[in-house]
Amino acid sequence: MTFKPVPTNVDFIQQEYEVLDFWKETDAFEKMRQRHKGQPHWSFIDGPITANNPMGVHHGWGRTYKDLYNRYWTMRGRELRYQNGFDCQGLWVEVNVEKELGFQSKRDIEAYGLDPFVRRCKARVLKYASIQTEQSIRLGYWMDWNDTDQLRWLAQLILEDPQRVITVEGPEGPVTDTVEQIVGRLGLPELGGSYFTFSNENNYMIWTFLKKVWEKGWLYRGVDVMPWCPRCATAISQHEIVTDGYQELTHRSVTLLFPLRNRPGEYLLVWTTTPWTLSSNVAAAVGPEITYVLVENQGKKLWLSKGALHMLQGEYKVLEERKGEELVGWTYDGPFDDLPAAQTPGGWHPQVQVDTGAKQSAVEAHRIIPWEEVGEAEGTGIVHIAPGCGAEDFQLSKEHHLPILAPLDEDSNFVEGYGWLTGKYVADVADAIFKDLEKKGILYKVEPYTHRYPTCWRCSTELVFRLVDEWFIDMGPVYDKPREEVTPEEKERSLRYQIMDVVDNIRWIPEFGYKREIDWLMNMHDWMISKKRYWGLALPFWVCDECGHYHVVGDEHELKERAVAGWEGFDGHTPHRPYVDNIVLKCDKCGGEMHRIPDVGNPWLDAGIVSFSTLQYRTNREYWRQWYPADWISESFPGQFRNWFYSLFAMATVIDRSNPTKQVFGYATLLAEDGREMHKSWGNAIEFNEAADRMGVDVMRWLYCNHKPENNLRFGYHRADEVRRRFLIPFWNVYNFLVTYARLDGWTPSVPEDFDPAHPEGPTPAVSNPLDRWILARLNDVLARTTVALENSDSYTATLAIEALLDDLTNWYVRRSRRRFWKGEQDQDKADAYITLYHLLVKFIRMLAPFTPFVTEVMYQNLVRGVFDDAFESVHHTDWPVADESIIDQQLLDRMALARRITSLGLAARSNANLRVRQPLRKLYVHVGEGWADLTPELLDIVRDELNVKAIEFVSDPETLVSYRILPNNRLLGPKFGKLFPKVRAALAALPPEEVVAKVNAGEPVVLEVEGQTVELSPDEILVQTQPAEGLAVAADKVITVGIDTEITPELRAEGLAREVVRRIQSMRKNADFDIADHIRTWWATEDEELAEVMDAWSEYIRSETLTDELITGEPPADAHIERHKIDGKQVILGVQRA
RNA sequence: GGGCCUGUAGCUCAGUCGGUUAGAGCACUGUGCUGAUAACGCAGGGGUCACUGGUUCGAGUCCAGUCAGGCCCA
Repeated sequence: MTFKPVPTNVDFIQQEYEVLDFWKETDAFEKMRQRHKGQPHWSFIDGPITANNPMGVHHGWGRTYKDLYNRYWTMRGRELRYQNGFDCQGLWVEVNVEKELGFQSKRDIEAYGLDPFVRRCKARVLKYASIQTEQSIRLGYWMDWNDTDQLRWLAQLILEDPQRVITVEGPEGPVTDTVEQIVGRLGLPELGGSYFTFSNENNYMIWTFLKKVWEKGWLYRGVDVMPWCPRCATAISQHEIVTDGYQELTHRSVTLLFPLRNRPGEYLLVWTTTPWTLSSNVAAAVGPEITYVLVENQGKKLWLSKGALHMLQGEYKVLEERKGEELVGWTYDGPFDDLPAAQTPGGWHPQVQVDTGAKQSAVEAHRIIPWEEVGEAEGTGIVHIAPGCGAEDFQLSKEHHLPILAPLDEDSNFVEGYGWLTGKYVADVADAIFKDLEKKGILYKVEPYTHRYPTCWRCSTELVFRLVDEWFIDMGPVYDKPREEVTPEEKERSLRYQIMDVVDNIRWIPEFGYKREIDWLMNMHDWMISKKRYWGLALPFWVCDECGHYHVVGDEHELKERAVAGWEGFDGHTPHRPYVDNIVLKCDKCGGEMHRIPDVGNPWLDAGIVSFSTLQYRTNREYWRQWYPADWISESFPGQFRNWFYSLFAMATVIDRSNPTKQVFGYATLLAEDGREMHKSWGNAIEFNEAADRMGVDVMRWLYCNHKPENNLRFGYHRADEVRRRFLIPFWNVYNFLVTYARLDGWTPSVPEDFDPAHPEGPTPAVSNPLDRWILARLNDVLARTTVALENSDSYTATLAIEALLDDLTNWYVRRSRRRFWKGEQDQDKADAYITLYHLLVKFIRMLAPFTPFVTEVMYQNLVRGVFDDAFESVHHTDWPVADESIIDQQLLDRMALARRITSLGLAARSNANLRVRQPLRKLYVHVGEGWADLTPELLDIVRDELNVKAIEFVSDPETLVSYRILPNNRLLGPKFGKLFPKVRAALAALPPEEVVAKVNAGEPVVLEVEGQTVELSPDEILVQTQPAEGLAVAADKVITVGIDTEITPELRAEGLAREVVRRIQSMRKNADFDIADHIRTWWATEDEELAEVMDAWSEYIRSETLTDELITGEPPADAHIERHKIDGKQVILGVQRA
């Protein structure tokens, strides 16, 4: 059996598709998984990807890491779960389904019906789960993927006939259930495949979590003023708004007057960017430490802060100056005191129950209050306070017992009690308000104002701040002292400190992740977990219609037990709206009817629970213990500190007070090649499918791996081209080289009796050629380092080491060994070369397999499976190669490095002297500094051949070659002399270098006079460097100097010409499209005497180099391949023809 | 305003324990080699290591501050 030929023009992308077919046909993933059953576990828990759109290339980045380390640990002999996750519930899916259906608001959804709407959400998730699954498979990501046709089928059935009973094949046999329930059981053990966060198990596990939170006393129903999306008609939590929300927007800000009641004729000057909130003004705040001034301006007396004078229009005169605290308590008339809302005692908030203890109306309450946060950077230094329209305002209302006016309903229209504003949409009232203020004579000015303003992270609608009634998890107090001083009792009361303790047990890669997470936890607000929407976790909170008491249901069993009505309206459905809303419970307190709150849950609950739900915490605790905590999880850092990582840790802390993972591996943000974020509208976005089919996924994967994960990654085709050129093509060429010559020689590896398919290359071959031993040492050295790097999730270091190895392999080993492969005789050295390169490549391929699974599979199929009957079917079934430390000969590595260095300098010297390498030269002089490795005769041969010189001479007294440079050994002498060191240095520099060198070489100390003292320096405290002496044909670095003898004798000149002829004939062979092994006839004709002599004298050499059987003098026949050449100005006609 | 990260060649990035002349790849220029050819080698030009101060015999590296960019939180 021989190797299959390697196509010259390989289509890597086509080849990847062939490999995908091969894996599918041979069920390669499943066989790999079976091989590792029962081995020690390596637990990876996947962070769920939102199944709402096709994958982006940034997902490809994260998934490359996940696949790389999964494959690595698999090869290391671990059993893994290989379960991908899909995030399914929440507003992002709803918004897209609304778009599909052309809906404008929540009312449209209600009219359409919750049941069909929810089913459409499920269908959308199933559709995109199947698309993302196909894309992940294309990436080469080996997971326990679902049958995507089945997912599409379920998506269709859930729309058409959710109650139809179907049977699907699971890992342990067929499962029969309704379509709705099969969908609700996806990812569970009986069905296998990816987990879906809409599964029954995920939802009920969250119920269990929430019940535990409730039992600990950390669940509460709260009132707060929060960002609210008018279109989605829901509050936006802190998790959602912080990054994705803010946009640079221009609004019209207004400056207006509040007439003071106790100081007639004087006004407060107030500024706001949200005019609609003036409708609900209750108070005005000043900074108690800030200085305020009364000015006469435009015929009015105005109060504002001294630092804000610049915003006055026209001339002004300062009349009075007071500190802010002196203004506190002054009363004023508000701008909308004519409205019923402002005149209602206790405030006006018809949609939300809240009690601040205020009995007054807003009109009665208008006064100046102190507030430390007031600044002078913008505005007038006097802040208008509307407790129903701002989060901080709301906090102040609690402190000062101010009444609250909440002007907006769920759709952000003004509620009753607002007179002419009632029924108007919040974004449409600015003009009317300005007019109204003007009419009232209290408008000062209106100006455009640009600021970062929060918008909805899903639909980009500008948010408003609205008084809401939501459910929260209490994060506990922040104690004003270092963490280590927090007592156990205090910790018991504060979830945030408990989470921090959990986070302490996690290894963060990169390390700064730890600090970021702790910072988030210290600043984290209470977690708002409710959302007034339709598609998502049904929060299991049942509230009594009569007394308001509420109960948290912990799972489906408790639900059934406690249900007093409505069970038949729920039975058979997944725990989603609308069916779960049918259930009625009986109130423990008063016996009244309890109904579920309509809210659904925050989607990070869905993702955070997976370390319990997917590991069968409720149903198979033993299994959970085996896989929890995860060894490793990974997501992109930005955002996930407050999202998935946070929810994962918070939920594990509540349920088990343990860390759900041992390590967190994070990476930064993917940018377009131009350094900006990818945006379709900017034309710099790249679709995953397009990238995969244009650059190839092996290239894409290597690009991802060859990057420091904490840095943002610039992604694009130029970089991909570079990776292909620098890495993939050279790698392929080495493989091509081996196969080409092995086929010519009919060489294949012999099959050993103890062939081990897990390590098909076998033990390191016993070879003697230093090149072979060197490259084997390099391979195992890099393998050892790669092993350590991958253990530490450091693919970047691994790829750097591997690329250096590839360079050594292509630019030195193969280059230097080429002749060993094409020489005619079949001797031991040739056999060794084959054995070495074959062994090396197979081991190399297996080391690369987790990085670039496709190209390595192709090579493995040819090199291994095509030869060994007992070989595993796929390279991905083999074990991680073991570095053979015994072959790592450090002295050989050093010597070869020196040989390469000398060669490089020799080439530089030739280049300086303008002497091309084909021209043989007599001698190379080399001087190497003391203590550096010397070269063995074999290595000298290599250098001599590479530099095309007849001899190499080491010079120990290289006056002609170099001059010396004497340097103190700072590392030793710095600490020894301290402040005196600069003078020692100067004294040493003043000595003649030759003298110092002589002493150092003789091992004698150098004596110096420094500031009257005698100082002795031992030879090891002095460094001797060389620099090239004057002259062109010399080159040097710090320890090596080389020089070449530039004299070209007639003999050397003749040999140079012969080599030139050989090169021309070689290129003619190629031009004539001869096979590499074809023997030929060669004709030559020239009128130049010198060249003719060379052709005669060197004919034997020319014939053997060019596989010429007959070297014929005279004009070539017309059917030969003929070229006219000019060699060193000499005309020659050459012809070649297959023999 | 607070926390974290980053700032090194035209571009993308390395730079170990603080040590003498700060590197690579790309791009550019020159040149060489060639059965790796969708290449490759060698050389060259290109640097205020963001800035200021400090510690030290010695700072790209450690410390403090400033500036700029990014992320997170107010």
